[in-house]
Amino acid sequence: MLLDDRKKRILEAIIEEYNNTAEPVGSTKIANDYNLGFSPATIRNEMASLEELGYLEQPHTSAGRVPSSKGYRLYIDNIMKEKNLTAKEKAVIDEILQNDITKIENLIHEATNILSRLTNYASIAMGPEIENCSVEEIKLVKIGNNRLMIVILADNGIIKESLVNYDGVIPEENIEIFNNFLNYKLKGRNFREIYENINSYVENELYNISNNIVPLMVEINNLLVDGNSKVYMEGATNMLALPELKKVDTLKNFLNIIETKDAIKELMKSGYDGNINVYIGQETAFDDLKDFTIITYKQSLNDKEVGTIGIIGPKRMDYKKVIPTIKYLGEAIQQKINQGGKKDVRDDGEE
Amino acid sequence: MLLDDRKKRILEAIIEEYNNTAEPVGSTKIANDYNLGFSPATIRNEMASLEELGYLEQPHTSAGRVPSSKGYRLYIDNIMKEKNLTAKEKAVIDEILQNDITKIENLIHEATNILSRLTNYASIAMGPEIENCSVEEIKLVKIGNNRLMIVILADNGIIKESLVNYDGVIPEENIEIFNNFLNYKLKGRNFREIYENINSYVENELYNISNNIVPLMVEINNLLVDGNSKVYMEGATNMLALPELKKVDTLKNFLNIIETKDAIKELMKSGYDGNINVYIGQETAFDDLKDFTIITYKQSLNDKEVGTIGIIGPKRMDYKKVIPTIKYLGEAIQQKINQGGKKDVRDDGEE
DNA sequence: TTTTAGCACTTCTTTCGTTCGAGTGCTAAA
DNA sequence: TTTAGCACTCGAACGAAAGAAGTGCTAAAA
Repeated sequence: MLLDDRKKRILEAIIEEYNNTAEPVGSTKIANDYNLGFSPATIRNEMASLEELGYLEQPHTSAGRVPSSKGYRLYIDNIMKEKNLTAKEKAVIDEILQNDITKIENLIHEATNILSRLTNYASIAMGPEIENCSVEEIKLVKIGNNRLMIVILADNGIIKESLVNYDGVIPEENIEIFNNFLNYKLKGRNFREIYENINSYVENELYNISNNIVPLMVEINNLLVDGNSKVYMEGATNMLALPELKKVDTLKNFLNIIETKDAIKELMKSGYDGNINVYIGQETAFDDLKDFTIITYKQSLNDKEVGTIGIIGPKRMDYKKVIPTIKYLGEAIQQKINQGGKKDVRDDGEE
Repeated sequence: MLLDDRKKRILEAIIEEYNNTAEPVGSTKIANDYNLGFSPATIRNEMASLEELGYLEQPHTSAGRVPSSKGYRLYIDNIMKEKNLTAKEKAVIDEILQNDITKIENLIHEATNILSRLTNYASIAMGPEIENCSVEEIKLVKIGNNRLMIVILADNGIIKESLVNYDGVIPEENIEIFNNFLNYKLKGRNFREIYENINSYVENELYNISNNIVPLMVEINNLLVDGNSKVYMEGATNMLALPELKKVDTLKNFLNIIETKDAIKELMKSGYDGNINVYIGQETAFDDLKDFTIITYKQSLNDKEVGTIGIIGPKRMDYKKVIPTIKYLGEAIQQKINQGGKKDVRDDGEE
């Protein structure tokens, strides 16, 4: 259903006014400050009509109007003009990403940091689901005399590493044997597949060399599922300053959201790669989220998901600024991921 | 200045009552519920006296009394009996720590997780200051075809690792040369010393082999200071439910504390190793902390600090439970650290 | 001498009615 | 079709009054 131009302009004015004040917006305010060329009475009529259509809401009879989720949706899709970042803002982001961050997880973690500072909302990030990871290479490295570092490189560029302690000194030959064995057994396999069949991979063959293989395999298994689609959040306390959280109910909802993170996880899993996904209030099925908006950006490498970044903020958000910000950051990070993950010509068959 | 027994018992009762209710405590309540064998009038006299001595405070004339920082201090040092953890509670902690966590940082990070869940306050942790780390071993590992992982093992057991991307394929010989060179130059040196003199370590000699050594050294330098005495915090939102944070001022102070973390950092640096350190409200010079208590436990390995764990909560805290909890966890973690730092005796896996 | 009952006093909290202001919807005129 | 005018609604702000909690002091009891 399309709105005529006048209604759109009024809706836009209301949303912008509401963004600034967080108070219900009255007809006179719009008539005076947004010179649309109509009297308060006319605007009043239009507002009544916009409410009828579901784009506005009224807290009580004698109050002004507040944009509904549907109103914001229309605003985002049809009305607002995105405000590109200034050269300066871009420079800030670029500068931060300049520090050679090569591990995808660190990159994504850094993103939450940037996002919460840039938007002043809570930023969220999620690592890849293990279904999306397969072993590309596994490496054992002797650290000191009695520790082994396990490094697993996944085909989507994710790197996981961990340590195991050993009893006594580890003979170099054993490391190489283990190394070869592990690569032979695990290379190319999906993380989840390995996790579920770990026992079948270690058979008698290896026990003979050393039963130290057991704690090693246990740790590898931990490593595979470690942080599986775990949600990180930063800057949640930014949110506390928001007027919307003055209402006890809304605050409780928010605390609920960040405590369980289920809703966030689910939304982050859905959505399209390499694109902004915006979920406004009741657009999701989660009741706790009814006063909040979640915006996400999925990162991938060679068509494999590696993680998702985003923010959670109040529905009342400066979308025309926030969306381009996340877009820019998402793309910048995507570029860094691609850079680090570029597979160029393999030279020798080392392994 | 010692208090007579009756005053102590009254102070104890007041503190315990206040812990439960978060409301100023009146004489009648104490007389009725804590059968000390005195009438409200007598208790009233004693309360006036305890206030005179600085152990209690009165919000206003017609209100009950509230324990002061000095009151809590006396309570902790002289009055309360620590309540040991139940076997069950210990089992929970042991169980969580059972998962072979070998990296000290992960261990400390895991501790914050446990602490915030166990205490329902905000838990804090700080990594080691780089002054306390010296290079024990440095290792370069080729990952895939064009990435190098740098692993640095410090003498206090801290392990840091990072990745650098390379243009083109890295010849194996170069890695070995770099490796030897780095160990030769850096082994035994203090992190800070290296950080400040990095340029003098890389001279012409290495450029000739490959100028790829430059990004490598840059990354090593980043790695050395990465997370230097950085404060981690978890469960800050637990605190929001507290009645003390209903007061806007107190909330602001708290937000200030977690935003800057300066006060926390300073307190965590002071204090004794392997021991509980308790800082109650005005006992610190930080005005923002006047309504909060910070409890810390410093971890070390071979007399070298490796980090500090702790909590921040309201002054009104169930000290006789919280203190043993942190103590137990601190000691458990210390044990794991010592274990990892020496040799882990482990015969074989169970599964 | 110590303890306690009794009571006047202080201060905060709650409640309730009133006023005030913001903003609406409707009607009738422009 | 737009707008001025106006009665109406409802929450917010204010202030007075009542009520609750708890004190400190005095004088009697133990």
